[in-house]
Amino acid sequence: MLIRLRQKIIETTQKSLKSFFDGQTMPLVEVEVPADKTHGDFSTNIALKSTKLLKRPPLEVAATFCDAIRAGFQKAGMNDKIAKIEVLKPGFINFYLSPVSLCDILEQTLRDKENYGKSDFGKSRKINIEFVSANPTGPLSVAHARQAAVGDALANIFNFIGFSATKEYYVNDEGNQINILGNSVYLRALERLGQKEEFPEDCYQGQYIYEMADVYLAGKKIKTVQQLQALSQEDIRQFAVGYLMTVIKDELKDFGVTFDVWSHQSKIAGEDQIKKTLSELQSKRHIYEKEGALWFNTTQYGDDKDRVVRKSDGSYTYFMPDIVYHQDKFRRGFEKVFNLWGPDHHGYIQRLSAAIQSLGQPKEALHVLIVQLATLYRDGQEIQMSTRRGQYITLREVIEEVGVDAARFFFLMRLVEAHLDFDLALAKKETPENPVYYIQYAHARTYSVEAKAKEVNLSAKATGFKNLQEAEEVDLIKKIGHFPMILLFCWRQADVFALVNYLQELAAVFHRFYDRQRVVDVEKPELSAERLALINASRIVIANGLRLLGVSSPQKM
RNA sequence: GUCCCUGUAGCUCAGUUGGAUAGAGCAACAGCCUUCUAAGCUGUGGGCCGCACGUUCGAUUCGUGCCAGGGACGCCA
Repeated sequence: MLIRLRQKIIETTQKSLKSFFDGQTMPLVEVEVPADKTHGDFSTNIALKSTKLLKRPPLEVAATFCDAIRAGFQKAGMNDKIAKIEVLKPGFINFYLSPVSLCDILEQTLRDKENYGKSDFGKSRKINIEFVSANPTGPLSVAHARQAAVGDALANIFNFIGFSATKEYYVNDEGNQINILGNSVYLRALERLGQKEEFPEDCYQGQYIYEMADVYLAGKKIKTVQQLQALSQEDIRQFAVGYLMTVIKDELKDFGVTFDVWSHQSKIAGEDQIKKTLSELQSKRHIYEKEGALWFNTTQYGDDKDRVVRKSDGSYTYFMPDIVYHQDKFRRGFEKVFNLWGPDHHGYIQRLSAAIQSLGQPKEALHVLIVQLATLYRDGQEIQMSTRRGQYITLREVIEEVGVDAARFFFLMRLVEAHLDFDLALAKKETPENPVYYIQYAHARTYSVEAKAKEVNLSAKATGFKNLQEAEEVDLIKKIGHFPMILLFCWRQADVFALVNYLQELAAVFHRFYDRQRVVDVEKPELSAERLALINASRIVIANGLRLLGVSSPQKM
């Protein structure tokens, strides 16, 4: 509702002021929501931006503009939606919502319910979000956990505002890492059968390798070293990948994260496809030979140096199948592709960007989000981690320690590219220090009010609100009205942080309302009915927001 | 050495793409439950927005240069 109104304000303002700029190009009319509510509900800086062009002081321009805008709004029949337009200090023109607009917000929220905030903004455009994509060489770590929380929430939001978002996991089931994995399991299996070999430094050291070896031996009914040696390395590799992918899928599922597509390197970027893409690049003159290797001239697209795609020994670098994989994504019809990577892949962005551009995609078609690491703390003490030694906190441990809700919320509490401190002890605490509960508590409170109202036979209205004029009520309605705009902002920022922040603010406004205004009052049934509607609307927005984040909305706490 | 990110209250961080008196949570202090859940609410204190120039009506935001911290830079994946 506010999105449309804002658009209308922009258009009408533009039309009203056109005559002042005869011939010259008018600056773009921007209408934003001021941070300070004493500056109105919407605000434009058009007068400030025009002072230079019109060669008159800002306040004078603003006053003239303001008159013209008032006349324009009258003509457009917007006076019932906007109660007041005024000029403030340096030259801002501020718009104030009318009671009719506030009523509209509430009615729409109550009407749309779980669809409130939903829009067709994305026009069903196909986008892809690839995240986690951890190599199947061990359980997921906290780094993956944050990516999972972010990727899932982003996809939820994008789908809600009308995109057709596909959540995708790329399984690296080939290459060196997988060979090492296979070898690790093989060596542990030998050890179990009594033949202890030296276990190389670069093999996976974790305890889970033993468990896999046991499962493998039992599954194949292997009793002797000879029987084990008769089986191929390929067989053990396939087992290991399959086993760990099941582990990973289970972990993600318990975290509330599911994927639409699981892509496998072995299927998408096999020898044939690689050759095809390579020759396509060659025909476009992106590939040259030097010192026996094949190089991609990625510098042409801004990379620091050219990159090898095929080594002098004839094998491919990791880059090559990745090119094929991304070509495959675009062939499947995605207009925009998001990749969530850890900070260690930062240097890889330019390279991949060059690759997709060389294959005919615009630069903006690939959006890499670097998801910064989370440092875990327990009571203020940093928890040291080492992936190599297999000493790290897994996703599973985090879930078990603090629960899914707190974990997902904490991972989203900072900008994606900002470093995150995650105190496990704090996330577990049921105290005001913990922001998850603050929001969930607001949601639970709406149910207790409703229950109380039921006891005295009071119920909510659905339309025609006239009595909600207290400051706490007006603030809450406006906050509710902002929800759809916040979701669009998340898209623009490619981040979910704005929604997290918004829900905390909404909860704060709700708690203040709850504290200062009594809802259920048998002496004032009409007012109670309207306030109950406001309670319902608050619940709808909190629930919708938390659902998009993947956090539950308890009815009781 | 080259490139990228970060630098805002005691701590952890926001700051709506250049706007109005720079905000929130935590921590500290002082208050509020015979009334819908006190996991809540109210109030107080706390700032060289790393530093210096520049761009303009206007800079925490953009540019350049320094300072400090972190990270990435392989015919690895």
